Amino acid sequence: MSGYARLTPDEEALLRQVTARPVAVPARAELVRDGEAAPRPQVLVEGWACRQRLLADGRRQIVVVLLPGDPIGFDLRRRSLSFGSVTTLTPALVCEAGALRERAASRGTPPDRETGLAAALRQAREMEEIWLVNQVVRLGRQTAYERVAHFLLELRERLAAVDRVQENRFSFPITQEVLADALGLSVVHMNRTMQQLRRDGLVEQRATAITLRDVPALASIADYAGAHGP
Amino acid sequence: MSGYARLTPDEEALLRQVTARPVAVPARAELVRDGEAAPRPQVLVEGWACRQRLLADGRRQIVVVLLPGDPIGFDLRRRSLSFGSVTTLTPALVCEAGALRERAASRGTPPDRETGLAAALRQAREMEEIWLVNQVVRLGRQTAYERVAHFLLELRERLAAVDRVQENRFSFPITQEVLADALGLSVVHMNRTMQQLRRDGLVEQRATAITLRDVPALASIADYAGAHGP
DNA sequence: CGGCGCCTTGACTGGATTCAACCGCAGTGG
DNA sequence: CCACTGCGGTTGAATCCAGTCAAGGCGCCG
Repeated sequence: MSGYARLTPDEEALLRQVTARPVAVPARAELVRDGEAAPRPQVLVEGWACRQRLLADGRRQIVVVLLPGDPIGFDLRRRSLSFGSVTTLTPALVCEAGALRERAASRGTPPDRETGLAAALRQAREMEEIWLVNQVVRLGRQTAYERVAHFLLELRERLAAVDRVQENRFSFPITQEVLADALGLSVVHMNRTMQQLRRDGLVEQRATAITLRDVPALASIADYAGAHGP
Repeated sequence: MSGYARLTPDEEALLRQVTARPVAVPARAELVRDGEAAPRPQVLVEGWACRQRLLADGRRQIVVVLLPGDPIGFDLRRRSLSFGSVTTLTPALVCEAGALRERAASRGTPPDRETGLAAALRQAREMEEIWLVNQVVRLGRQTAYERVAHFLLELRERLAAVDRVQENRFSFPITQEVLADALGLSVVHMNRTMQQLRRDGLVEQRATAITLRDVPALASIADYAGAHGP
């Protein structure tokens, strides 16, 4: 799951053990309350979730989408700051993972040589920061069409990293309403934008799966430079 | 500067020593190149800077604004990911701060008891993440008017933390073009929105300083809940 | 004076939201 | 069995917030 760093055999064993007995959680379940100072560390094993924030009048903004393999709530927060609540978008499988954090923190002689788990968690944080930056650029400076293209490419790359993409086709279990809340659009405009992408032959959607039919074209539209630099 | 955690006397001495001889840097200077894996750790002592990303066609999005006291480039990145480049927005004073990072990393017995400096840097990262989340919500779900109000309140709070606000008045040395690139607006619309805020008696601008004349009203417009929770 | 950076203004355009309605489908219960 | 309901997707029309284009003003400085 957290394939971000080389783990020692016993770290891998611990990871396997921790994720062996996942708990089923329905859609729209809150995994971390907003502002919680000491959330329970968890790993999302199956299903999609998100970090989101609500405005007083009901508007919702999804800050990042969380996919299978992503760690949740590993950072202890000093004060109770509003990082947004973590909520499932689909039915999901989740694991309690306090043991991972403890193991990551122990073992270190001085921190100059950190454990594999600590490195993996650090890397996971880094990736989440990248997704946040991507999100800011999408929302701030891209059109609806570009935003969707960019977001789909990011999803493809992240899902490919956990081996859930086959020939640019992957499961896509969220409604257009959720997509709209992620990309800062209205549902209606989200719908029209998806239709445009389909009409242009760039994506194909069937049931709960999506296929990116022309990744280079999408990348050019979205000005997308994958995670591996320029 | 990094008043985020209690420092030991010698940590404070080191901090003072490191920030004693700042280097002057002109506006529009690049402090960290985009994608740089091992940036030089620095502290912004005076002036404003930002993390930004450019699109291929020249559009610019400012991801976060950096203010006096903020650390820059302290995180070692594994791969060369695009976090955006760090660039000064005004003439600035900057300090090389590698010594701080080394000191923060050493000294730890096991990491269960981290140094004051390490705690401060961790806290600084947390705050930056909050600002990112705020930015996403502003760009995704708020109108121009709300965005500006929200952003000004965030600036006030951050500047107050480093004692640069007097009676809701603080230095505001950036152009409307920069503001526009931060808030995802065009310069023209930025201008009109500022005018509206002035006409409504919410802010007052003279030269390079700004006064928030009605913080509660601004907070209500922007749905702003300061850093200290609800 | 002339040029430049920044702010300002007006007119026009357009991307996106809103409101409202309709459709197809799956689940559900009388 | 089938009306009823709810959800998600789809459409059209009207509206509006924000972008674009273009021009002018003002202060500063060489």
